[in-house]
Amino acid sequence: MSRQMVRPGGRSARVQEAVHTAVKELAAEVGRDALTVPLIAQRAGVTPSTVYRRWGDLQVLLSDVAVERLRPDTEPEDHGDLASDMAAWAEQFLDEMSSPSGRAYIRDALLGDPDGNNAGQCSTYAAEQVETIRIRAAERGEDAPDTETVLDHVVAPIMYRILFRPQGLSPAYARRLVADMLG
Amino acid sequence: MSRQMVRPGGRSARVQEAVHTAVKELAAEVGRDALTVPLIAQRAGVTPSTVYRRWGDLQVLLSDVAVERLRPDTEPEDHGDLASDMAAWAEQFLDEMSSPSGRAYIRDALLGDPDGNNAGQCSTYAAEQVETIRIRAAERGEDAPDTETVLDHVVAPIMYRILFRPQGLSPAYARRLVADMLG
DNA sequence: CACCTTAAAGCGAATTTCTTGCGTCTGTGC
DNA sequence: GCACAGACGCAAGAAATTCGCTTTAAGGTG
Repeated sequence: MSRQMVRPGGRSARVQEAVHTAVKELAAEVGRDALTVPLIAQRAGVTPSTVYRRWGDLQVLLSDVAVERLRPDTEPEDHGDLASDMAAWAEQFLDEMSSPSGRAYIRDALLGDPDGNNAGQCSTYAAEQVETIRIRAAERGEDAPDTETVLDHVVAPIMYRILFRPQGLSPAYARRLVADMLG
Repeated sequence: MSRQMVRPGGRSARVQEAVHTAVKELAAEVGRDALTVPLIAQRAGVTPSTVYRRWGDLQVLLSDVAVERLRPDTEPEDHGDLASDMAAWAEQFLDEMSSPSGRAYIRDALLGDPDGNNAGQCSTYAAEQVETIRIRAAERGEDAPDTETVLDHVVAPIMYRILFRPQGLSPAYARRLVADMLG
């Protein structure tokens, strides 16, 4: 997603699609750690050298796929007021991100990402979700903190703890962060 | 550092030392991306299989070395009051961590770290620095926030932005985080 | 619509890296 | 000292990555 915006409708696109699909299927079948470039290439019906040329190495490829998977698939739920929306969203965010698979995707996304584009995309996803909640709050006439403030006070602590202090994360922590920010 | 506390004075220790040194030297000479296990092993005067057996793969080894390098080498400076101490430390922390090499070390530390011990060690380093500042404040009779609070409000946002939003980090940002927390 | 240009994929050989089994050596504890 | 256990060296085999060259297909042009 981050580095091959070329010839959108052509063969390149089909190859990328096939390779990404192969990664997801094989990850489910044989496990994330058993993935290799030749294995993926075979499943995708492509030669290994194609993968090496396009992505450079396995980590970059996994990073691209991980970002796809970290894209939120639903809008934040509407609970009627800003505090509830934010608390519920933070709780769900923490829950998804701190799951074993979530943590693996985050690490993969960071891993093969020389210029930080993929990681940046993850942050953008979170910012978009927050924006949705803010707009909803504004329509109700509520006063909401900046998106940047939410990133600093809620998203950043959650991600920091997931990455650096895997112990002792609970839904209550997410709610407390939100409450502290809004209070 | 995280997985071989074996036979401290013996051959194991010498091998570990030699390999770590080789990694640092070669990283400086040929660049982080050109490192390979055989290359490192040769420089360290050991066989590649030794490295593979001890560390598993290159990423785990680089993770160990990165954690060593992320250990703070000095105590936080004393500026006479909590706010100044904290602001100066945060500024230096951001400066060191957001440099190209700092970011590379952080990523390496996270990378080859199956059980999260190395990443946890990074967090512990930061916590220790914060503790030093808090104790100093307490001796002056100042009221200081919890270490956990500092991690959430200062360290986490800085690390989040370094990892996920490499753009637009400035010393002022670190100072603002501290001011917001203490205010 | 046929032709040209060019980026990307295929292919296979050469190179490099990784894995593994087995024998040897070196600390450690008795 | 002496025996045990853990770690290393060595070497062979398997797997991966890289590289030069050829072929294919998309997109543009007359």
